[in-house]
Amino acid sequence: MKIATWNVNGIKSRIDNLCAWLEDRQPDVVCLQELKSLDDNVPRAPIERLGYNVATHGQKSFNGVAILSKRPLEDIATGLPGDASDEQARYIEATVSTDTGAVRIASLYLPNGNPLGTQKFDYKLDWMKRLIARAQALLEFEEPFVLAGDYNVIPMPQDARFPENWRDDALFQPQSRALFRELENLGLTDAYRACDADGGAYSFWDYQAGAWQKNNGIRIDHLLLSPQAADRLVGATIDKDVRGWEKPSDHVPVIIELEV
DNA sequence: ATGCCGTTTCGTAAACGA
Repeated sequence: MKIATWNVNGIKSRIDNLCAWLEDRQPDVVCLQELKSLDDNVPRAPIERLGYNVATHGQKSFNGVAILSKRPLEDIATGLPGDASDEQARYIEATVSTDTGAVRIASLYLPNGNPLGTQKFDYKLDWMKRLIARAQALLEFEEPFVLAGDYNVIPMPQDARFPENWRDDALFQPQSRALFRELENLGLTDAYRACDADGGAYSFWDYQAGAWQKNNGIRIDHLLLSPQAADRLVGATIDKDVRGWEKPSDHVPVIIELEV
C-alpha cells in the first residue's frame, strides 16, 4: 500500500496538479493539508473520477485537511482531541482495510508557531502535546497506524540546507524538536529517515528568494509509524520533481510503501 | 529586511504561511 502526504497549499489552486499527480503515481492513500477551503468548496468530482474516496475537514481560507483513498474510508473522525475550544481544522483520521488487515491513518497539519514569544508558539506546543496524547491512545490498540502530515518541525540540522537560518524560527526551536522526539520516543518511526538516514533530503522550498533553485529546503513533512506499521515498511521517497512543475505547491509529496 | 512569493477573502490591501 502506497501512502502519501502532501501539503497542497490550496486545493482549488492545486486541483489540476493534484489530479495529474494521482493519475501518474497511483497512490492508495493520500493525506492532504492546507486545503484552504470549506468542505463544500473542495473540488471532489475530479478526484472521485480517478477512483478515490474523499474525506475532508475543511475551513475557510486557512488550514483544512483531507484523506483520499482508493479503498473505503471507515470510522472517519475529525479534530484532534484534547481541546474542545480549538476550532482550527488540522486533523482527520480514518481506517483503511485491506485483505490482510487494517491501517488507521491520520492527516495532520501541525501549527507553524511563528513568531516566537506569541500565543501562536504556545498553540503549537500545546497542539504537539495533544498529538502525543492521541498517539499514546492509538498505541494501546497495538495495531498499524500512520500519522502523516505537515509537522512544521525540522527534526535535525541535516533536515535543513542552511540550519543556521532557522535558529530563531518556530520550526527549529529546541522545544519543537524535543516534542517531536518525545513522539518518536513513544515508539514511533520517522518512515523517511528510516529509509534514508543521510540527511539532505527536503520536502519544502519557500516560494521566495529562489529557494528551490538554490535547493534551500527543509524536511518538515513526515509519516510517523506505529511499531506494527514500521514492521511493514518497505520504502520511502520524496517526490521532489513535483516542486519543479508549473504552479507548484511549496511542499512536495512524501510517499511510503507498506506491505499491507 | 516591514523585503522577496503565493493563496485566500463579503477583496482590490491584508492576513497568513515557513
